[in-house]
Amino acid sequence: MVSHTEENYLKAIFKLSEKDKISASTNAISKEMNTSAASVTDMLKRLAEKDLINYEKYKGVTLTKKGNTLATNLIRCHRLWEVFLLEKLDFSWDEVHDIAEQLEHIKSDKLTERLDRFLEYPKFDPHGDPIPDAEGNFTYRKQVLLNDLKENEKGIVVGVNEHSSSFLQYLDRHHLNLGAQIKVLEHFDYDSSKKINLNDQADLILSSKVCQNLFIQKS
Amino acid sequence: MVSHTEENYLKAIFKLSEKDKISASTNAISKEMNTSAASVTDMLKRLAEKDLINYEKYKGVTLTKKGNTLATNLIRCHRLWEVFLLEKLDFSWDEVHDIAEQLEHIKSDKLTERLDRFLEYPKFDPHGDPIPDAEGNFTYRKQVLLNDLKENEKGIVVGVNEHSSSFLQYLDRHHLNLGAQIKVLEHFDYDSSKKINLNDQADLILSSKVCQNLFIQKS
DNA sequence: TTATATTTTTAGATTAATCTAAAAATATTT
DNA sequence: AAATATTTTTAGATTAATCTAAAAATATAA
Repeated sequence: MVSHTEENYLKAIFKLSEKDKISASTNAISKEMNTSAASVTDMLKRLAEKDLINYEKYKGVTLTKKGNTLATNLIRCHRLWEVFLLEKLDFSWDEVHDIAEQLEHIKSDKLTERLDRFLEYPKFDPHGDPIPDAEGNFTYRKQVLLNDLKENEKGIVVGVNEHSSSFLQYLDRHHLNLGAQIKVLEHFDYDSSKKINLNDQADLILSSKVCQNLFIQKS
Repeated sequence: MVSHTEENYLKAIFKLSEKDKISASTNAISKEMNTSAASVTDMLKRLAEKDLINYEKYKGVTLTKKGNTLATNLIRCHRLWEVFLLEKLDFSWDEVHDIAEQLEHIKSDKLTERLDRFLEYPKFDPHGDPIPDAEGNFTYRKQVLLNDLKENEKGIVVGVNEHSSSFLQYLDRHHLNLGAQIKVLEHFDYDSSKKINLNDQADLILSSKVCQNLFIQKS
């Protein structure tokens, strides 16, 4: 039996390993989880005891096969619930995360499978993040940051690199939804902002920060 | 903030008060919750501290207005999720309880409201139990136990008085679903069993135990 | 390569939720 | 009404998850 809290640690470790492609440090986990480093050390011992992580004092941790499977399943649940909340219950993409954070802990494999079927096996969540299948396989996709598009290149918005409500609300305000068509008209070296055209309609100037957080599939 | 566990105690107290129309005793709660009486006493102190129950040593407890509102909302969530699981995810009525038991604790009023709307404001759950609205009002309905029907009386199955999987599976096996039409053909004093006709088709003999656990709306 | 800074772990407490065993209060029965 | 039985509470522990402060290990820099 894996507790709610243990699951959250596994997710945090997964997230950190994914980003850094290397073992997660105690401090990094404590930052990710908003807990003290001492609490993390305690938890790492427990997770190692349960064979969910590989842990050596002072060396950082990696997930075991078992831990990785659990973490992947949590991400699967989380993202499926996000799709449900957005598509079926009409929540907006900046509201779904917090509720999915609770729903992901519901323990029932059958529920996950049925939900997946009900949603017709979505491959990506409302933020464009891939949803692993029941075997834990993620769908990958060629995507670049808007930042990496040169003048006159075109593409489709397929995901976000930052998930904060304020960023998502900013995007909504400017109709920068998933699926939006973007053409880079001009790049300004001065502040690294870009003038773009959106959906063959209005032109728009986007800051460097925005361009660094939008994933684009070139077209 | 009310914990998961505290919520379960509130539900148990609600259930007991509903049944007995009187204050719930420590022992009754411990039985309902499968915990020791000592644990219950501890918890009662905490719930009283939070103004969720009225508690006097050795006297049993009742819910306060606040406690009652919380308990009613939990029941609302539980029953709405049961409807969702059955109607949208094709679970059977003997499977929905355990999963709803987890889902009911998800904290989001907006989620409950949206779910209610998505399900088109159902008034009863898959077992025929009433679903309170957002204000906590239950829909009542005239119903009697099949046991109370006399020979030649007719009615519709509208609910169950026992929620065990084995009973629900038994009913499935005999097509005794909600909405089934029943006519009492004959009552046997010997063992209090009844011969009935189901949906104007097959005749069936039901034991006293079954007759005591089926709610019927006379027609 | 020694001194300094940072990270990680240990030690010792705290809180929620639970337990068993014993004591106290209430209820029942003769 | 006294004796017995039952229920409830208290006392004292335990476990998971957390904390702060101090000690130990590792990393960085002069």
